[in-house]
Amino acid sequence: MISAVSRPYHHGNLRPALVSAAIEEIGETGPAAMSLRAVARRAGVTHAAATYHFGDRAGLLTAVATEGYRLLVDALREAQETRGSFLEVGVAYVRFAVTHRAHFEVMYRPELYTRDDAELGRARAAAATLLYGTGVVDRERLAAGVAAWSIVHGVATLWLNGNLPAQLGDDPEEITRVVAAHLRPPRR
Amino acid sequence: MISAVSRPYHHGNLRPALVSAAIEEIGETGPAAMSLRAVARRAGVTHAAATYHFGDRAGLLTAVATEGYRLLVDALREAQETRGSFLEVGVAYVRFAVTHRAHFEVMYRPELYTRDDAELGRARAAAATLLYGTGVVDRERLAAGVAAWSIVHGVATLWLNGNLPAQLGDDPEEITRVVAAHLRPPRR
DNA sequence: TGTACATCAGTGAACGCGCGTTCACTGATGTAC
DNA sequence: TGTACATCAGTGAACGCGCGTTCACTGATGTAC
Repeated sequence: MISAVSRPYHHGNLRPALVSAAIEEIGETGPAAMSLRAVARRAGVTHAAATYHFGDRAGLLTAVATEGYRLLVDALREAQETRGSFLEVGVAYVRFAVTHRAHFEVMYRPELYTRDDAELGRARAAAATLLYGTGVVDRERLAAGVAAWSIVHGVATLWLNGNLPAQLGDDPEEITRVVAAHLRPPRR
Repeated sequence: MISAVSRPYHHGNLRPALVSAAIEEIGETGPAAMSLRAVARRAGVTHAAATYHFGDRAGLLTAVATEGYRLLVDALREAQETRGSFLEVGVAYVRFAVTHRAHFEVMYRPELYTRDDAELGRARAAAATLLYGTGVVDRERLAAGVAAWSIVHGVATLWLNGNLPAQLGDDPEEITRVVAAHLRPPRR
């Protein structure tokens, strides 16, 4: 008989629970200050359990980055299908960065995780295809894709660290529309 | 009589020497992992001496960021005067990021230093003026400036963390020219 | 030119803390027969 | 339906390390008279 208070010895779903706890922790302290011990504490589990599942800090952050790339792919795909507009895909990128700040910050700090993880590589490649197309031969077309990515990535990171001028307002999506309007429209 | 080996008790120029040591240290370990003790060790001085000059880690990083903004202002001003072209100012921005990576990384991680330091604020404001103009009333014009800043900032950060597609080559300045060409030219 | 004294710049030792890593262990679950 | 055993999932204690902070101190420099 198990009372409502007693915790089962096995968590049952600890791996994803630790990833979620890491996201929360990073949201409060930033990715650099995240420790395995703090994450385990938050998940209500011994820190050795976190080591068991991820090996080390870099392993946990790799899982966070992988999840981040998957969520980004979902968000971009959704924008592409329901909005259709080139601009709105960029807006979705910025929205992702703002609403999934912890994921986003980890994704673009590759020194924090294991770059050559296989699963991560697949998720990253899928995102790259959506962002500027893969296997594009035409250098001009590639540059156009990278230009679009760069401008929304710039807006996202400058917004996140509070560097955009206040006169632009406080709605990052609207700012993205106004700013990205200065891109040359892509050739069709 | 002071032998060539013996060190004088007073360094004579420790403050700037510590800032330089911090730059070197950050270049090797990244800004998040930099510690006062490691920097002091590198400068050949007790760690308590670093505390004496900067108070704490954030104080030292504030000095690094301030120096960074000043160097950026110099670089942008120089490009504006000798090249004159709008595009080449953007290229200078990216060149600064690549050649002063440690400064650049600290500057855009405000959670690492003291945001409201007076000297830092002045240096930052000077950079802002060059990047998108301050006190600009015309919202469109401001957006154009921010668009240019965003695209070169995006290129710089994506380049620094190895996220740009390899097909674009390995010269960040040339990539900037190709990519930034997709901006609408500014109104004169 | 000398001397007393204040201030500045840096030392060295001590402290307590949170961290990652390791390891023998135990409780729970799944599988073979 | 039962039982033995392997494997999986997590515990708890111990370790050594580098860190930031504090503090009494000392050596060097500047200034007043």
